[in-house]
Amino acid sequence: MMIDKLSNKTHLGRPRDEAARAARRQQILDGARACFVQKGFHASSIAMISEEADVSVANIYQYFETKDDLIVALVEEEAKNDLNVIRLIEEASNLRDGLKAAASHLVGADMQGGMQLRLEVLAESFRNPVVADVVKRGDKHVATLLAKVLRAAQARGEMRRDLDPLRCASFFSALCDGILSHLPTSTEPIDELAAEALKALDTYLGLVRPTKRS
Amino acid sequence: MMIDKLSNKTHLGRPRDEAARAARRQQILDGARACFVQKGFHASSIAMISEEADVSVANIYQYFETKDDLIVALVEEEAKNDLNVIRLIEEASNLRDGLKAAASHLVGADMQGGMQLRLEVLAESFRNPVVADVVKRGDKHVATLLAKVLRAAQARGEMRRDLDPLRCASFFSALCDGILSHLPTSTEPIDELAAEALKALDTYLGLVRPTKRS
Amino acid sequence: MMIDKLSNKTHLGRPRDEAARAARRQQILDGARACFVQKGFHASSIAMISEEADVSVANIYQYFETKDDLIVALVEEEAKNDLNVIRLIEEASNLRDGLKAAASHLVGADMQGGMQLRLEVLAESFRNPVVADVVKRGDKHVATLLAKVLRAAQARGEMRRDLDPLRCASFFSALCDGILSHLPTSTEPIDELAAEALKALDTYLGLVRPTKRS
Amino acid sequence: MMIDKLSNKTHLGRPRDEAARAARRQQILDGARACFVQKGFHASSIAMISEEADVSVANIYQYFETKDDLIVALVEEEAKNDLNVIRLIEEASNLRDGLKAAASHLVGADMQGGMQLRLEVLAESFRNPVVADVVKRGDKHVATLLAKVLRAAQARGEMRRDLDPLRCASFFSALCDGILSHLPTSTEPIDELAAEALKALDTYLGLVRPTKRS
DNA sequence: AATGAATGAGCCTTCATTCAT
DNA sequence: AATGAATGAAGGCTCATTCAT
Repeated sequence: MMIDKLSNKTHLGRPRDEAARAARRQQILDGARACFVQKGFHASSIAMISEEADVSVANIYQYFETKDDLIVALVEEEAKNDLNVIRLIEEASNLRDGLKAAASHLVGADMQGGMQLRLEVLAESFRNPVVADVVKRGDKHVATLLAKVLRAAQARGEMRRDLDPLRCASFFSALCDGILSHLPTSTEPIDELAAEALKALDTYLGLVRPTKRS
Repeated sequence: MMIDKLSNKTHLGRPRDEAARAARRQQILDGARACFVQKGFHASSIAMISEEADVSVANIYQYFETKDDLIVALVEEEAKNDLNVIRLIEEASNLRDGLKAAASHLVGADMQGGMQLRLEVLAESFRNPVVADVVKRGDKHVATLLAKVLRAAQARGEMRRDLDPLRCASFFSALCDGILSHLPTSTEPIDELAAEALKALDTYLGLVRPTKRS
Repeated sequence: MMIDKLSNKTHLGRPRDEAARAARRQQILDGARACFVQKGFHASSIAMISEEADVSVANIYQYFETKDDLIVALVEEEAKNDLNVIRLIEEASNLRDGLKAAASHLVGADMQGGMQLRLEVLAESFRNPVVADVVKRGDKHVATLLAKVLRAAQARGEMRRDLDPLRCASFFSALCDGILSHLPTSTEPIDELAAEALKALDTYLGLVRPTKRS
Repeated sequence: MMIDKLSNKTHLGRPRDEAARAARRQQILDGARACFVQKGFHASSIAMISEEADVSVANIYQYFETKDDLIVALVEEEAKNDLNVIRLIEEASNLRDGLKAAASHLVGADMQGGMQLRLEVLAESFRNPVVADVVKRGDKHVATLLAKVLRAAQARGEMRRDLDPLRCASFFSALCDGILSHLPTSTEPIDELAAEALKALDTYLGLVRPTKRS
């Protein structure tokens, strides 16, 4: 539709600078994220976002039709971030080290904002079906990728073969969210909680200790 | 502080009808919960709550000084609900069955609202330190109780002895929140996710199958 | 519904002062009229009205749910004003003098605002069916009353008997609106236009000159 | 002034493509009319007009300095449309048939939009003196033309000679506006109202039935 | 000449809260 | 204790308009 519009009008007038547009869009999204992390979706006003993003209020509405659209766009973007964790696991020499690396990455201090936002998103998916859908799609993608890694580990004999990789992946994702969601309230230090989770995964997945040879 | 206020305005020391007051308070809290479950904290207005609770707006302010106070009060109340789950585990004949019962209770359809609210609370605790504190205290209480149950299971030889019960309890709580938080977005059916979690706990806790003999 | 609400709650708390409410409502309507006369419906903002009525913006919304409701309420009120003209005709000793009196009343300087508003209302009825309905009802009422007067005049032999009184009444109403709508643009002085209209009505209705005897 | 502006920015004296400019201007005016008919002047936004006219918002401002100017321009254009009615009267074989033809033309279904706009214009002329002036001029022109026709009718003996043609013309115009303004609210069918008006004009103007002989 | 991009001011409405009864 | 009445501030969004291209 957007392309049609361009090709229709035989291109009179000022041409659209798509790069600049994308940059602006990102600028707004970044401001929005900053606000949403601090205050959540519904306590962040468009005015606040406009200030944080250093953009006029009206300008935001040239990039996002409504505040809800802005939220959805951010949720969509957020989904992509999760892929990094998968890569960490993937790139490790074995599954066990991969999970360990993932754990310490997720627990890293800079993740606090990320998790704050993630929680906001999960809470929102309980009421906003559009958001739920986006999250669903994103999570499915992540789970699929992780499942592939798990399957490989199974093939290499690093992991029990009687477990369904996709289901394990989903479980892993839930486990991460669960632990991180307790960040500000847990009495146990969060990294020890993560360690405990790793222990559980060890036995659950039947992970083998990487021997000297491998 | 609240007592001071009362004694200022009334005959000093005169006992108010505390029962009626408590009932009203509860009525308001119930209305608030209904709203918060549907819309979250910040998208629920006092007017909406007053309607849901069938109480005038102004009346709410005679029981809660600000909206934030109302939120905190609700969070406090919510903490107590979690104790039911512990009781389920406690009352089972063995830990394994207890966990199973807890799982199927948490996954029960009527829990959806509860989890919606729980997520809202967790998200809020990222920003509101007062809320965080209340949750912390509540979770600690729950964890302590669960730890006691676990310790008993250890004593009965149903569970590995080299695990720290309190840490296990915290981990269990996080695990529950993690799985339930995926309720509206999980591609895997939530009960299968729970089943997977039980499997993990089985191996992790070293739970023994309750044979006829043992 | 409003009555139900009152009778339901066994009247706790502050009782509703209906008189004060009606006064406030009128105060708002008066402010609204002043604005609408000056700027029309859609160029008058609620803020302007609140200022003109010396009332806070939010307070207006305790008396009218939306701006459109306020408009409709004003249109409804306006319908009642037209009845005065009918009374003038009715109270005259004969139809001819009555019409003359009506004409000079309508042309009176203080009518300018009234007609300005009337035009706004007519314009609005082209788009807003609710407004159209209210106007229809109001105009019908006026026409019915005027028709009765005309019928009496027919009975007294002051007016042609072969004319349908109701249709004449509607025609008269249209005629008035037509002439008054030209108030700010007519090159002919408005009272001479009115005189011309009276002449036309004279011949059309077959009005008899009031003889010395009657 | 407009010419000055052009000559500033372009080669002095260079003739712009006036035809194209006029076409664009008309395109905008047509879009504006469509909007104004639907929503009125003040509820129609430049954005809406630009969409309706299939023109960019900014482009509108190269043809009309402000929205008010656009309104005035449209009012000016609208004045010309009324001339068609005069022609109908003029071209009829006698005044009576001419008026009948005019009536049925005005009542025609496609006139609804026209009257909607006319009302908007009349309402606006109560507040905007510039608009009032334009309407005045336009109406005067129409009245003058109609007066000429009436004078001819008087000369032909079809109409009373003691009536001032110009005043009759103004009266006729008001009558038309009055009846049409009741289009959406009249309980009487509008064509019967028009018939009644014709009857009145018959007696008022002393129109003779066109017999075979005369 | 025409379009894209941008904005301050303003729109209607609702907010959390207070005061009077 | 409980309700009705009131309000300043803020909410999301759109406005008419300007500037850059």
